[in-house]
Amino acid sequence: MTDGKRQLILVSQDEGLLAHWQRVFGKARSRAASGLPDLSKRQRDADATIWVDDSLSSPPDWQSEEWQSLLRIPHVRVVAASSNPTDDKAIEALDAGCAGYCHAYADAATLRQVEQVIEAGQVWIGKNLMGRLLQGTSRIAGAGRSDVPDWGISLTAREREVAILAANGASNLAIASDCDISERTVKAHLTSVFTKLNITDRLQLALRVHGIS
Amino acid sequence: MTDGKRQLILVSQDEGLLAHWQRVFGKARSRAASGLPDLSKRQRDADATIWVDDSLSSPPDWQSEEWQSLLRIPHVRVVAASSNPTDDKAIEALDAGCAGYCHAYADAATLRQVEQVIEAGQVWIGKNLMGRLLQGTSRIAGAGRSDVPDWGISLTAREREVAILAANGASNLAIASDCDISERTVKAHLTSVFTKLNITDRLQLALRVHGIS
DNA sequence: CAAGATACTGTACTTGAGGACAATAGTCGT
DNA sequence: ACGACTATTGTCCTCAAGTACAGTATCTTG
Repeated sequence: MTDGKRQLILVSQDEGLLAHWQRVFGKARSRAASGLPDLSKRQRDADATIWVDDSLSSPPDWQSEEWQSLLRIPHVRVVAASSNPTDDKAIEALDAGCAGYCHAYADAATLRQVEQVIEAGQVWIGKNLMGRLLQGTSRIAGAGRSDVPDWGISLTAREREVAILAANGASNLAIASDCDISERTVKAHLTSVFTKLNITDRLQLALRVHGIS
Repeated sequence: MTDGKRQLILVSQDEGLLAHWQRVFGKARSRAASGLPDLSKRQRDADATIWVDDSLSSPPDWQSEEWQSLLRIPHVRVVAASSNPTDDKAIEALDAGCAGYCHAYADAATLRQVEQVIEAGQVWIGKNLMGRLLQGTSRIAGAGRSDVPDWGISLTAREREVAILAANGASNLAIASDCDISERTVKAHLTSVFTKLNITDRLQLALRVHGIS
């Protein structure tokens, strides 16, 4: 994760910004482009992180098929950056599938850190935005404050643990390695969970755990 | 931002976890503690990043005055980490003021990256959680939308129909009788759905359809 | 009309999931 | 010390799910 094998593509019409970014990332790794069409053909195959200027003049339409088709490619990651960032623009960009949103003219250290985080397959989010996002969900998620969710009152701690993993799509084997127990034990716990919750399979469990129907 | 001047304090009762963390961060910079009280007096003055085990057994009550008073100190940053992280716990922790939330047993590279991001005064957020958070706000911000949900844009009407039934726990046979087609056809539709959505089974489908992770 | 997308169905194969049956070991309260 | 509960693991078995490989029929569109 330390130093990037990923190709960096810098998309902006602002010469100054391109220069800034190239100073930060080095000319060797990065490649400037003035627009999306320039790169869509050539670059789709390689691992690439695309830095996009999301400033006022030419705001990219993230929902357009043009961008969406790019954002869907697993090994291509898009970072939106604006010289005057707002929470709303950030949410739009992240919601569309961008891996990060930051100030376009952030200092070199920060930009490099953003790059590293993105490269590691994570998401970059600024401090301010976090507060905004939490407001949205705390009402939804943090509503039920209890220590143990209602669906899990009859379960043991271990059963609950396994149940949560299963409900999130983990296979028995994955759960086993995650909990450092044998697959057989995972099955035992799940069987117990199913019996207690009076359900038959992990899909039902997922629906229950996530509070659906 | 490169290498930490900040003191690291590792709080857990899990010996294995403490060992893991100390391997990652080095014994020199870090200091293990089994609980909050141990450190609250001595450590309040220095710049410190406190890593807290947020696993099932002993979940810290972030809202307690004990933690809140710590979280309010500007130069003290708290990272919550769990060996079985959930979005809900993450939201609670971040909402309370933690600077990050991650998997306790994440690999060394990731943990170090988290540390760096936190040290730079930013917030660490996992990939999964991002989706969850965005859901919360997009409902508030971009409420008005089309009749076809985002997960189903690439699907045909029939595929969407079958997908919804499957995502709600119906078996292939049940779907077949419900749609008055053969079980084989249901399988065909689902295979197509899985391919288009780039997933492998109906549990993943359920998570997608119901907007989870 | 030819091409392409959609809907539908069949046989055959592989595999993860879950149940049946059974056993060992640690903890906890009476 | 003795049940009750929990955690753990094993083998054997069955079956729904999902994939691979085909094939037919309808409808739309250039």
